[in-house]
Amino acid sequence: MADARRRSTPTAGELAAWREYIEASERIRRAIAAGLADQEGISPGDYGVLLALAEAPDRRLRSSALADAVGWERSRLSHHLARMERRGLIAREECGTDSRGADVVITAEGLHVFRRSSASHFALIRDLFVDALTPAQLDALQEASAAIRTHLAEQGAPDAIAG
Amino acid sequence: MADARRRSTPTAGELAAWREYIEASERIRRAIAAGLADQEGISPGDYGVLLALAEAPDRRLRSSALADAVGWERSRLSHHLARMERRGLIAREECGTDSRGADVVITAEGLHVFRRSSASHFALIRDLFVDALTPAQLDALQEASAAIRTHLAEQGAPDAIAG
DNA sequence: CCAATCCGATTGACGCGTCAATCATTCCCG
DNA sequence: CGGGAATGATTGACGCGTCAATCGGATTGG
Repeated sequence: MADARRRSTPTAGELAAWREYIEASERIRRAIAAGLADQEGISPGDYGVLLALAEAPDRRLRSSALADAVGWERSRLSHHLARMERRGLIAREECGTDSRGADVVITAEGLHVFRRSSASHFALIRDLFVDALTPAQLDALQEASAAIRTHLAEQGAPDAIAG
Repeated sequence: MADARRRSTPTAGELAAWREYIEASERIRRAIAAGLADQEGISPGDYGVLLALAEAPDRRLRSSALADAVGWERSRLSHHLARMERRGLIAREECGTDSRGADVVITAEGLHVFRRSSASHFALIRDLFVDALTPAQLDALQEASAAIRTHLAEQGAPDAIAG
């Protein structure tokens, strides 16, 4: 891959940091998801889609624009939209200019759910994430996360730049 | 707790930190999983199970002990073991002392896969995670992650203490 | 000894995510 | 025009994760 040949394996400390990091991130992800499911009956993915649509001009987006907005692969979005459509949160409508794909629109119900959910969403982030950290830790976390994303975009997947 | 402002919604900066954090963690998780799948044909979950079994006395564990070791729910482990058994990585054997459940053992094939995978696993962690960060960032990340875990254990799920 | 119960573990249903394959429409070149 | 290739999007298969229900052996109280 890179220039280097075989380099050293991570130290015990580095491995411990990795484990702590990945463990914490999965736990908080699950906790937020569980809280959102419990309080509002939606998943973080649902929330992201509703947010993107609610903020879009005319509250409608082409599938691919929506995929870019939430940073997902097409097929993932397609599956997710199918589930959300089944629940009445979004709908697909013919698009005048190019009938290869449909516009995705948020329903009245979807908009209602989105507005109701925002408070829960914010409260969960505050209670489980922000309140867990000092301001300095929060900054450090953001900085390190940005470094990881940049590094992944350079090293790993060129498409991972998202947004 | 006395601070009333703590009840307000997260600030824009706090939200941005959250988004950066969760985005980075999901991306790196996927990248590691993809690399491991690509190079060794296993998932991080497979690796964790194989590791726990390889390190266990006699290379065997009761299901519940294994669940504790990897920090998973029972049913998740049960499903995962079914898939791993199908692939010949582990096997279930009768347990002498209590035949309600079986011992989980690692097969020769599983042990082989585990040993082969370790190098890839370490290299991926080094390339995608450790190399992305300065030593100070790594430390800060570990510390913040630990704070999140502690906080979740206190606030969220009392059972989340895991391992 | 036998029922009630507890406990270890599995199962089924269903949502979620990825990959590869597929459709349908539009674009483009002859 | 007509017949590909490119593009927008969906589908199917399958692994993964959670919840609720269940199963069967172990315990225990009468």
